[in-house]
Amino acid sequence: MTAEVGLRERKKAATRAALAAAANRLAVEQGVEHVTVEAIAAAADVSPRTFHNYFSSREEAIVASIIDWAERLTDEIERRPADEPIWDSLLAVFQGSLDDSREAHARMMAQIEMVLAHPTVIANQLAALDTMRRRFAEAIAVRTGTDTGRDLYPHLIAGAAGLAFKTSVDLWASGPPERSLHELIADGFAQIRAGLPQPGR
Amino acid sequence: MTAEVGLRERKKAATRAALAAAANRLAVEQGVEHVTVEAIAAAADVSPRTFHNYFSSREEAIVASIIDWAERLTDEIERRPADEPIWDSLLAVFQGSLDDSREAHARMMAQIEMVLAHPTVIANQLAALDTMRRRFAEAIAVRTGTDTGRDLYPHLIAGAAGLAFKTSVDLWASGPPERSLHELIADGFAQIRAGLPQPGR
DNA sequence: CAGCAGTTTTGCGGAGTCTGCAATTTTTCG
DNA sequence: CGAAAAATTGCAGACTCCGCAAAACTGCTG
Repeated sequence: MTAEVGLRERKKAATRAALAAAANRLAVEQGVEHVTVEAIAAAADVSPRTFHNYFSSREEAIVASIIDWAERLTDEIERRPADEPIWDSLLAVFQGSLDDSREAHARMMAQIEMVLAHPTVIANQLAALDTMRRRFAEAIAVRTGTDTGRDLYPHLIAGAAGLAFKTSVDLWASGPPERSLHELIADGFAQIRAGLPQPGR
Repeated sequence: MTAEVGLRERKKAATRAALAAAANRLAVEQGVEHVTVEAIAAAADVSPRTFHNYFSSREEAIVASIIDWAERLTDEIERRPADEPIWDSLLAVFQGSLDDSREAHARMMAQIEMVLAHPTVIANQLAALDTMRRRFAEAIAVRTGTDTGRDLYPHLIAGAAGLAFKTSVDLWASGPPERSLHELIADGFAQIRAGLPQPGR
């Protein structure tokens, strides 16, 4: 699959990646309001007009890397042993996507702050996460023999996993982290698997 | 609570509501691309500049009614008996918000089609649903004695309920409805309460 | 390797969004 | 009423986004 990537395709992908990377980097480093299409295009060495051939808005470019991330994670889900419970696969893949190094954390925090400070970016991030969720649902449907056009199940699983992940990240980033992100995610997954019982005590 | 609504406040609210209603109506009736700020402002009898005192984008106005809906549902949750299990409260409130009449269904479908056809509107709808989720989490935290700044629980409950709801609506709207929306939502809630077990078909 | 067909890049023009600012009008309240 | 506070409006300006058509580039074929 994804065979036959000619030079042409590769160049297009490279241009797109360069634009996305430039947009994201500029947004984090200089603040979203200072990121004009002109600046992004200049950083990626193309004309402003070309930018709009790849992305339909500044915000879309800023959050585009989320889609790549979704792609990678979906691939990983598909590569998990077929007899592994889907829930275990998801937890493993999500946790595996986290980098515990200090710099990774710093980068993550900067990223989150940048997004949270700008409603238009939040909206686009949610949209990107939503297409990610849809891909997940497809992969899960294949794995569990369900049908995304008929069953709630694959959508609920994908959504619940995404919910546990996003909720954990948000809580983790919102204050002095009392617990590690790994712990929070495991906890979130556990609560959902238990049917979200009324909290003891 | 929400006491002391002077004339001023009421007029502001009315203007906002008029703008939101006009934006949404025009979007559904004439297609999003034909809805200019000028047209919305004209329909609400204010100047285009005033529109931007209330909403920071066209899309925000189009989906603004979701926020009102969130407000109403949150109030209803708070009014449920304090000893009712939170999950029962949520199911009751969500199902109670549905209108089963034929016209309501038609309106809902038109609305959904309008949104799905326009990525920028999708993004803003998701953002609106996200602020709705946050309000829910607050109300749930109060009801269950948890802390939104410390516990995953209220966020997970609010998110899971929203997920069951949105997933049901999306599935219901995506094809010939084999099951009623009420049924789908009840099913979604039940699956989540059961911890989303692998489907034994 | 010349040439061609398909694709991508680019510039330009134009409609529209969105914001800051300052003037004007409206509302509230003593 | 008369001042203070708040909301509306017009205007100017920067920027976004898209359609269109010309120019540049790529991969292939004879």
